[in-house]
Amino acid sequence: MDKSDQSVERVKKDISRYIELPEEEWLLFKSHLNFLALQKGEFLHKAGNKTNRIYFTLKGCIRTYNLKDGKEKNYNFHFEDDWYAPYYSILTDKACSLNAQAIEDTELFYLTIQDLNQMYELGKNWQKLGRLLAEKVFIEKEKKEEQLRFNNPEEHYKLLLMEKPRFVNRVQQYHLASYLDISPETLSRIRNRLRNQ
Amino acid sequence: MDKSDQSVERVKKDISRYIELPEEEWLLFKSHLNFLALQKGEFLHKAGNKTNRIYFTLKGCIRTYNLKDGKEKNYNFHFEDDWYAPYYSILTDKACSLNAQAIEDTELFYLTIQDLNQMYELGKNWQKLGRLLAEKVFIEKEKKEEQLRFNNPEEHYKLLLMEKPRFVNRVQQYHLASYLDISPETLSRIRNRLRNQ
DNA sequence: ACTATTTATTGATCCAAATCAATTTAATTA
DNA sequence: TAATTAAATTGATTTGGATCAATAAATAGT
Repeated sequence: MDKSDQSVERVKKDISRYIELPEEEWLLFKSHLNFLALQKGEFLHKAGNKTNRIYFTLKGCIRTYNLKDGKEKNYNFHFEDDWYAPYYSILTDKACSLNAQAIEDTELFYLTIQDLNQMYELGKNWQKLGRLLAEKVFIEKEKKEEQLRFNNPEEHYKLLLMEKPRFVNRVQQYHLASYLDISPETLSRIRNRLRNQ
Repeated sequence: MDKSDQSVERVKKDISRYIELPEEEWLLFKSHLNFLALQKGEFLHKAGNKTNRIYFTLKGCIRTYNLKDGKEKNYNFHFEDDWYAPYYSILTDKACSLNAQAIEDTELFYLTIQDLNQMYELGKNWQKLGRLLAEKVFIEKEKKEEQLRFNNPEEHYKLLLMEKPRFVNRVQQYHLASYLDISPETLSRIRNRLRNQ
């Protein structure tokens, strides 16, 4: 598979959820898209470098994580039809602190922030897209913070089960534990408890 | 004091940091601004209502917090020249989960999201402002999450000391503790430790 | 299908921070 | 400025989850 019509249509459809998309602007956007395939285990990018790409996931799963004192902490997971960008790095123009690794065989499109900025220049529609996407990641983040602060691990896991079934179904337990900021042992015990009740 | 030239100029100056601001657009924006003064202890808004205002702080301090099981958890503090909006509520059009209270005598300007949306319609400059502000709160949030996850309370407090001196200097210790997600006793012990070394 | 390796489970121990309780210090208010 | 209330400190105790350790189950590789 590559930049087939079918794949590109999925991007178009997603963008159309946010803004009106005149055909000629879409064609310009489309021309910026590049295809990328990763095998399970391969890296999209590693911390320490500046990255300037915005990704759209076609299939598979990307895990992002921070590394500190030799320990990994998972930051997020991105599945098919999710956008992903090392936002903080791009916005602040600092080296990226996230590592991004495929934990399934994964296919993506990407464009660069420079290309996106070019789109922003086209007018308020594209600025609006930028605003809406920024607002969306903000909202996600907001939710996660609240859940981290107000719920104990068990409640947090239950919420995840409801709100992000893909996380629970497709991600290994020790990765999930790291995402929830608990040890794998604790997550195992939580699941055990939930099973027996 | 009220909508004096001097106060309004501070808003203009701040917006100009983000976008070019033609005089006639500024005049329109300015006409949307309303003045509000609160005494220490008074509330800007309470959880459970929909709020649609975006605030610019002229002086004083606003504390925002969540309430769960009768316990307060401080979410943020806003001082002079800070923007504040119950972003999540405005963006999702859900009832606000935050309470906002003046913890010093406080003066603010506000405009409604409807007014801001009207500004957005003027063109890409204003959409850009919206985007940049959304990106800014996102970055703030991102930083805080990272600090919460990777640092123990003592390290977290030291970072706050460096990065947000206004928090440490002007906010009561038990409010700060709640913001840092630790008990007041723990914060007191941290400060004690730092004093004796 | 068998082996090696990785991941998940279960139990025992430990520890950082929470909670509980009492006292001192600081801030309000009469 | 004295009296009252609120906030901060300090000590004792408890606890939820981490860490350590050993085993079982699952996955990947041959």
